[in-house]
Amino acid sequence: MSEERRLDVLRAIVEDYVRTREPVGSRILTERHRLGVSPATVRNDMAALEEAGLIAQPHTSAGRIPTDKGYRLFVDQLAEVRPLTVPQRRAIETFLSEAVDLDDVVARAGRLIAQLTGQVAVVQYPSLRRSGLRHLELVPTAEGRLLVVVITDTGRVEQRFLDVPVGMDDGTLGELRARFNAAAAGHRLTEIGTAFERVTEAMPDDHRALATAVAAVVTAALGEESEERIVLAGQANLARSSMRFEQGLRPVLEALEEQVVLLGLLTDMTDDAGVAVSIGHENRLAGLAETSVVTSGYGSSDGDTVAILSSIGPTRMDYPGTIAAVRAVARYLSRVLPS
Amino acid sequence: MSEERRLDVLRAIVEDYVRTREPVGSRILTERHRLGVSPATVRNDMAALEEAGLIAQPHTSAGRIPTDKGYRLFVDQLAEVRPLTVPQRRAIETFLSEAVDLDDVVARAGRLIAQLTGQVAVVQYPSLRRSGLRHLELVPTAEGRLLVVVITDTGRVEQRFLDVPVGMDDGTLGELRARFNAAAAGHRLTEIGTAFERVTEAMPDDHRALATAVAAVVTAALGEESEERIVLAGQANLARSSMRFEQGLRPVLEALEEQVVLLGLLTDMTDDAGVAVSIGHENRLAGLAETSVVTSGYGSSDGDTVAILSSIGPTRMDYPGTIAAVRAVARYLSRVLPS
DNA sequence: ATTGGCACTCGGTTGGCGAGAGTGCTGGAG
DNA sequence: CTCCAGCACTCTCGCCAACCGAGTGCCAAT
Repeated sequence: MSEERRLDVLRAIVEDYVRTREPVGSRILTERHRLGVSPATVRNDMAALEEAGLIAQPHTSAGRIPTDKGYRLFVDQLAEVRPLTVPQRRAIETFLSEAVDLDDVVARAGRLIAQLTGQVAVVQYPSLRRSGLRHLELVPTAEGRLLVVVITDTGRVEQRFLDVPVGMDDGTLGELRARFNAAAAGHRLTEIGTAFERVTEAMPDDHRALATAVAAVVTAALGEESEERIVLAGQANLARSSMRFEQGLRPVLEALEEQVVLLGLLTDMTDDAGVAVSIGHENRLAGLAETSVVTSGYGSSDGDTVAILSSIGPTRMDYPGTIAAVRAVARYLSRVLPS
Repeated sequence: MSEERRLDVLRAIVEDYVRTREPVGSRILTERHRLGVSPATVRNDMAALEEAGLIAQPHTSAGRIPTDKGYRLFVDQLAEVRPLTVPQRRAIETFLSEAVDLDDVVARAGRLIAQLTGQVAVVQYPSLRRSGLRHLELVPTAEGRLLVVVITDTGRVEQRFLDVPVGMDDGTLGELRARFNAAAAGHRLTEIGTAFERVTEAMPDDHRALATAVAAVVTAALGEESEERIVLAGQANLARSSMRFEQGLRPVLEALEEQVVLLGLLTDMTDDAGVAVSIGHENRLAGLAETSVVTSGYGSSDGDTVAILSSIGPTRMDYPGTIAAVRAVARYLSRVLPS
């Protein structure tokens, strides 16, 4: 009983099941793949694969379907990379390069992934951590309300409201703005805290409270907790006939709405190099137990990962195709993005 | 056959069907509502209501369910306003006031609507039209790439990429920024175009092209087509058992992804005063034929509508509750928002 | 105008049956 | 030792018939 033929059988099962979405039996298998052996032999191999926990049968008289473990082995050892077609690559390139701003880039990347994979796309906004501060703007809005706008040199913009004492005049504001901007010029985000401290200390007493508040808001806005913005696309794909989940759509949709937790999951599974795949129960989120997640980091062309993008679909997904799509979009995205 | 009792019957049918999600027959109706008449009489009324196209029966031996027209009459004449409870109002208030920036306000409003109504929420970002320009920032990113950031005095921030000739030095950029900002100071958006023209004309020849490009980008960014941003929330509610659509979720999810079209629909149905309801086939979008949309404008406290928020659910929805929730959130939102 | 009674319709459920697919096992051939 | 043909067994699925119950429409009586 040759080991490699057993793996051929597993590969055949995965491919057929992904395509037809029906449990695959020994007869069909020998008909559709040139395995060179009879159904009976395949049955023996199947028994061994089932023993090893790689496949299972839904009911006694049905064919086999891969388990999570089976998919894992398929992805790690059996799947052959299938690069995108030239038209596909070109479509990615032009579609991304037509974006008018950062929001649009992220949105377009999501739509691309969703359309290429026929699944749900999740795209994280580029992270702030490594950025420098480009400009700080203070805008009075309602009375007693101040809008603080932070522009980083990666092109990301954060805004925060701040409650301030009423009766604050424009002159004070202008001075504050000028001082902060001067202090921050050319500094990395990590150094801004101390630079701002010096500014607040130098302020006259009656404005120091305001200055401290602004400084606090800015550093908070650039801190970790604001790196949570993600965008979803292609949720309609969940309702396609090809995506019937045992438990229904609910747990999946709920998991997708828990953006903070979802982002945590994606962050944890993304390693620095290339595309990562998390299959079925490997996902920490119970709601994603019937799905697989394919993620890749993206970022500046020098390989730094500043954010994540991923595709989520049923465990029975086209892994090679999805991996290729995610990788390709991540690459072009890294190129288009302001470094 | 009294006319008003017939309407009582219609109201009872709507309320029962919304609650139980099952066609309601004459017997049940007399048991659960004190109509003071026998099932047989109710049957006569039902026949008349069906004749009028207000109710229908799915199959011959089933109870009646309201038609779109029936819901319409219910909403217009029969529904009693049911104000939110005090705890609910308080929850809205505190939850909205905890928002840290504009994004957060919009996101929180969406989550509120979704949670209060148990349906899908759509919230449009405040429109730019009536804003003034507060500050213009030019940020070089990659070589040959310029980021243009526009901050309006309503607290909204728009960003655009711009391809520029390489080898452009920081000094030019700084000068350009200063001139544009000076030109725009205190002007409404409609006047900025001409103000910018004067700036570009005054520029030395070798920088005029750049200046023109920047001016074009800014005016375009503030133009109509960029008012399209909306945020969805509570899509997981679509998968709840209480939302079974005949046609499945697909058309609904697809309609929600067509954000441009969706926003057009919402804009068209929102009139200046209060909450508007569009029921079933009244919706232009075919995908929303089985849903009803409840929208309200919101904006500054002086009554101007700067954006829209709405709740989308099955035609069989709790209209009074949904209307109350949408109205309440719109009101608090108008109060919290920078004017 | 209202109501009780009654015959009728029809969808949903149940149970039984047969067909088909797929398996595991066994014994024999290479 | 590997492979394979055959066979008995199991289980799902689709089909059909029968039944049940809910609800209706109509009619005659009040």
